[in-house]
Amino acid sequence: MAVNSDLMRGVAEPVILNLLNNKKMYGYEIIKLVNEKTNNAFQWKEGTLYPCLHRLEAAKLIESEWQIAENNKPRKYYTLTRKGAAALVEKKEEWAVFAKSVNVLLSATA
Amino acid sequence: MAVNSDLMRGVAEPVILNLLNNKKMYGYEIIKLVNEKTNNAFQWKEGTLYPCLHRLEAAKLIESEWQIAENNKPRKYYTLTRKGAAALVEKKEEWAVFAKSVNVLLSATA
DNA sequence: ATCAATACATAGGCACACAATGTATAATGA
DNA sequence: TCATTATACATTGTGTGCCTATGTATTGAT
Repeated sequence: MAVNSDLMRGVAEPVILNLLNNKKMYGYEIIKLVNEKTNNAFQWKEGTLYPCLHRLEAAKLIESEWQIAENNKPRKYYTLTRKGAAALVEKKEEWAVFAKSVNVLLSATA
Repeated sequence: MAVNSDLMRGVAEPVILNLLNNKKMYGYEIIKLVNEKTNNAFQWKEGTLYPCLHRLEAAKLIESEWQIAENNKPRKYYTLTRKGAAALVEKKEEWAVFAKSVNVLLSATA
């Protein structure tokens, strides 16, 4: 089941930060992983991800570095900055508050 | 803690439908209730709610009826239509899928 | 030789949340 | 008395992020 794109607003940033908190990754890899992990509930495309990566880099929450992969293709690997790690903590907390609120409002006795 | 407005996208509709599924309500009442139930994590204003109510009514998911309240003020009460009840079920399921996906992606081992 | 997959990128459009503003009445209170 | 707050409706304009579409280029498979 693919999720309404309106809901997607605002979640790309914390998701990307969290993935990069585990290991360095490149854009295309992030797209594939996210779609797979959500069983295609998320269907990220390049037009979703790359602008978001560029925003995060401009905000100094992530950093990039070109590398030549085993398959001889150039990849731009991203890593989390210290500032990004701090932002991640905040955004996770924000998500928790948000999700809890929605769950309350969607409960039967709301 | 007030939540980033980007996250708010797309949740107003299911929330309103769910509230009206319990009882008929008027706009101002919905605003106050939502803000209170979320401890002001949500800070809905008129500019958020009324356009959304009008959209939902145009889509025939809710219906309205003017009434004069005890305090002598005219209020527009909204009720859920059968179509709205069906939409609510779908939107709740969509939220569940979405929230689960985000939780997976924000988990430590994502 | 052609197509699919990999891997980057940008441009344009759209739709929703928000801020700001407006109207009107009732109640509170200084 | 007169100002302010709360109630209750509504609209307009702006911004931002997601999506679609498109583009370039290379590698590997058929």
